Amino acid sequence: MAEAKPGTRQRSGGAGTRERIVDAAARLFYRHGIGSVSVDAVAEAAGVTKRTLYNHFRSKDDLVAAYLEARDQPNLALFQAWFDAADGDLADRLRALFRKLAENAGGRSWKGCGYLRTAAELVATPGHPAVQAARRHKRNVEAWLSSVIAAERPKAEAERLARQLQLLMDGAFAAGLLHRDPDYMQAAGEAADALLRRSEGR
Amino acid sequence: MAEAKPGTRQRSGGAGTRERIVDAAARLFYRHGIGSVSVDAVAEAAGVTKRTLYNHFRSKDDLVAAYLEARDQPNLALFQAWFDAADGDLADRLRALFRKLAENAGGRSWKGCGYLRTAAELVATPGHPAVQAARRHKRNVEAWLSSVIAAERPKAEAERLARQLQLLMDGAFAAGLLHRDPDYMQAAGEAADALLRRSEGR
DNA sequence: GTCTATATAGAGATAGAC
DNA sequence: GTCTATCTCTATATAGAC
Repeated sequence: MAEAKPGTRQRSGGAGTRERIVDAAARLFYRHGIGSVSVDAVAEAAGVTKRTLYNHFRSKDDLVAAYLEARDQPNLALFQAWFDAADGDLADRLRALFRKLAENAGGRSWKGCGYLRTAAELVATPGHPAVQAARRHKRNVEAWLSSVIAAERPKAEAERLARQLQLLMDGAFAAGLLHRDPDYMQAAGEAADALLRRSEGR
Repeated sequence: MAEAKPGTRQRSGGAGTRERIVDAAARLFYRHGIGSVSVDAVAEAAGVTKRTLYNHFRSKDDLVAAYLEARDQPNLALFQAWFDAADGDLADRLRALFRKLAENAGGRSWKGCGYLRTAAELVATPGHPAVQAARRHKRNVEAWLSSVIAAERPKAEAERLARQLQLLMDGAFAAGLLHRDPDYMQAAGEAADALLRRSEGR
């Protein structure tokens, strides 16, 4: 599995066994980090035995990649929902996005960005499938930011601003985690606002 | 040492044994990450036995903290040297700092920011001495940035800009490492420039 | 597909001689 | 202070019964 050939069938005993495993992995890996969580712990949290887990995933590395891939679209959808629900002009709505991120960063279970943290932990293996999944996710976020900005600004400017906003976001993920302080995300929102409004006057 | 009590003496066999160990640890931990480097590997790279290493450091955790503490002042001095060597006004000189960082990020041995990466790896133990050392270093950098900006801007504005610039820097460390692309640091420099020059017009 | 039990390897840290 | 040898623990991954 994981890439079932046509003709192969996925006869999972419990429906959604794979999902349960990925969900448990996501919770534990995000909370404690990849290296600190054993496969045993994931299996126990998912309510399956280790042997079952290894029937669904070839290795822990595959499981880590599956965790990040599973979070890609939900994370993106959350950003979009926050943006869409906000009122005002483009800058106001992006400001709302950062405000939501800051609220999130204030929660007890917040531990920064799982993608950046995984990339940091796997620095010794840049080709790791989980690192590639992280790259894809960040590119998706940047492309989405670029698309919403491009609705009101020239394309080249939108791409530049999208990257700058993501740099602020990622910086706030990293610094906010280091200092355990959501004020960094707040400051990132202010900087994003300044960049957007300055750019307007050009 | 590291806070040797008065009266205590450190009769190290080879002069600078501790430094050799810390240097080897810094090289390996930065290159491969904390979890991927064993104490054996550090001892071998330093040319000492593991027993000698444990005579100088109580645990691997202590060694990691010593590595980050040892890099604090040299890193800061490097930033200052880059800034001091540049010509032009404040924005020009800060721009030069980002340009130097981008050059650095293009090198083969560049692996992002060791402080942020260590904090990401040690997310499960926020009170870890290495994490505290990382916080101190980042605060030192921000304070230094604030001081140079305050030479030409009001204090409150300088503090705000210093934090924004560091967010961009940290974001570029994280994204540049994930994508293995120094363009992110370049983009951070442009954003920093925009923030500084916008702020001027206020 | 799922279970119990285990192979195998590598880690951090220490014992005891010199 | 430094050495060799080793203890102990935990990890990933697998064997073989059902």
